[in-house]
Amino acid sequence: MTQRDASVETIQQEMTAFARRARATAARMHPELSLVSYTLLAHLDDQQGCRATDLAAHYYLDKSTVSRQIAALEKLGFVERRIDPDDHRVQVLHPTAEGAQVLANVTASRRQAFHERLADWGEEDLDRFASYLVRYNAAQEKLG
Amino acid sequence: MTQRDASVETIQQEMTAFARRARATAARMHPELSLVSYTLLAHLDDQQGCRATDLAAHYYLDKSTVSRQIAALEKLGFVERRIDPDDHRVQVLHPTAEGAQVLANVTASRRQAFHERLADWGEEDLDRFASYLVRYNAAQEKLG
DNA sequence: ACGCCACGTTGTACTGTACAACTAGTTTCC
DNA sequence: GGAAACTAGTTGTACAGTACAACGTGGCGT
Repeated sequence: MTQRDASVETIQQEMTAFARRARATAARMHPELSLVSYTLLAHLDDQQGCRATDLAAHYYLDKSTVSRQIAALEKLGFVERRIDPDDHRVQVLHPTAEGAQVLANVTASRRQAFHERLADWGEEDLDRFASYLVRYNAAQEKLG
Repeated sequence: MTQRDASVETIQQEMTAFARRARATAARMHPELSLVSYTLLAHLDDQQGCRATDLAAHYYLDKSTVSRQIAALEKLGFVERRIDPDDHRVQVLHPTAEGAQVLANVTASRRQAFHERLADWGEEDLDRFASYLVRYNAAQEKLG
């Protein structure tokens, strides 16, 4: 096995290990907002509102899945729907004030957890790791 | 925001994005063996057999979850149980010949997918990426 | 105006997961 | 030697997340 094969193998194993754990870790840390809900809410916040269809496309989720996730977030009072006056089929989704607040809390706590995990990393390593991940995910997106 | 903060932010986002997609991607690529089953079966293969409890501990899964996953793998004919003659509570789990074969196929195809995704990476970048992932996951393990 | 397309919801089914209660072996310790 | 405590695994139950298919409703093109 070449060095190259060994690296690829490691990357595969480690990415897989990470993926397996991510949900459970997130759930333990933030029982009030699952990883999926968090991601969707964060996207709404980031985009200053968007449609359910956009969320589905962006996250490769079925529209029914998004519909239910949003319904749950609405029930919690974290998201509100604004019917587009120009097209009554469309609902533009926005975080509520409360939703934005919860999101901010979870984001802060996630960020802190990541900072802790990465505390003893040097600047240069962090920077490189970040760019590798971006590159890797971009490639995955392209190849499916 | 410092450079350091920005890097941490990116790492967080990209790891999260990856985690969200991993299961679905795995399911699309390998309908015959889910990500979880694959992982468990691979561990059995790797360890030359182990107990259900060991799998649960290693993957932070409840023993009931492992029990059901193994039951499913057994039903598919991919795993067999051998009662430990010294302790009749214990079942040592092993991949069957067929299980090992399926595992080998999936592993090969996963490996190829990873190789494709990483095809245009240089040796040195691959190596560094791999070691960053190891380091990151090790830190996560330590801190919970 | 009719048919087609886009947006979203609802019915249904399945996977992965945890927790709690249970059964059945094993070890400890008096 | 036997009761209590422990360990391995299974089963009942519940729930989240997900997809697919069928549907309702609203807008658009010819």
